[in-house]
Amino acid sequence: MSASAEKVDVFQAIADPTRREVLRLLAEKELPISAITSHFPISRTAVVKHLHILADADLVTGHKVGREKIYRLHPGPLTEVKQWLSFYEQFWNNKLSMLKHLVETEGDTALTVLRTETDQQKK
Amino acid sequence: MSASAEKVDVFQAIADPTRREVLRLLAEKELPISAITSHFPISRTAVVKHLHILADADLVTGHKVGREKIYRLHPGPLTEVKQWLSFYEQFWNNKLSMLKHLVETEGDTALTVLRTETDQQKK
DNA sequence: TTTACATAAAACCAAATGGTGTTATATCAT
DNA sequence: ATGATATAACACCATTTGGTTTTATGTAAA
Repeated sequence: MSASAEKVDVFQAIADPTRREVLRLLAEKELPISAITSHFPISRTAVVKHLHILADADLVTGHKVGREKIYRLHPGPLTEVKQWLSFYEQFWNNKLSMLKHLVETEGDTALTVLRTETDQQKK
Repeated sequence: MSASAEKVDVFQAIADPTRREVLRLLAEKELPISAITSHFPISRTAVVKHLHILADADLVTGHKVGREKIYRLHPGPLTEVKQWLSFYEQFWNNKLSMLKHLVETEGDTALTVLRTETDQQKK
């Protein structure tokens, strides 16, 4: 985990449920480590490690005020996830683009897929 | 990794770069395991493990055709990620909502944050 | 019916992950 | 100065992860 030059992948950073919960907390307002820790059943040391990972992914920033270290949400890197997701949106936005995609690439299975989707809707 | 009832979290499933690349490949067209493997420098066994994780997250489905097992993209669960992301979009869509958020929660730091953002833009 | 092909299943391994407890250092309040 | 508070820095640990190799099984083709 080390200092602050480790460069953690944002996808990896948000993979852990505890870290996602930390982000949600910091979305409400910035908080010192101890306040964050109080929301979890794990040790402060463990929370600090999660914070370091989030900081290495540039999803949070921390600044010291007196003896406290205050962490704040820095959501910028989440745009990378959004961009990644946007590529897959064509597959669920409507069945027409799904059909178009299938016809273009694997035409012979398009009907099978469409039938499956229809059955799921009926259920 | 086991059979098929393990229920893997979609955030965890997409955390691995290899698995994201598998999804991208399957977005083009469905493929048998051997064809997927040929795109990676790792063994077929390793690819199969990634496929099992993706299948446990319901992001791909596999069906046998003769002696081949064909995998197909099943992007539905990605909506969960999209939903999760939508909560954070308010923070980067425009500075006004960012400022609004800060004023509502931690008013005294809003100016500092805005100044930081402006500096980054200048660079 | 051999032979080759494609996948499946299992045993094993090193490194990363998520957690712990202990010890040290800086700051605030008395 | 003293004691309490908040974080930092380590050392350590069990489990998971991402990979390997080996062995077995089913299917296609000669």
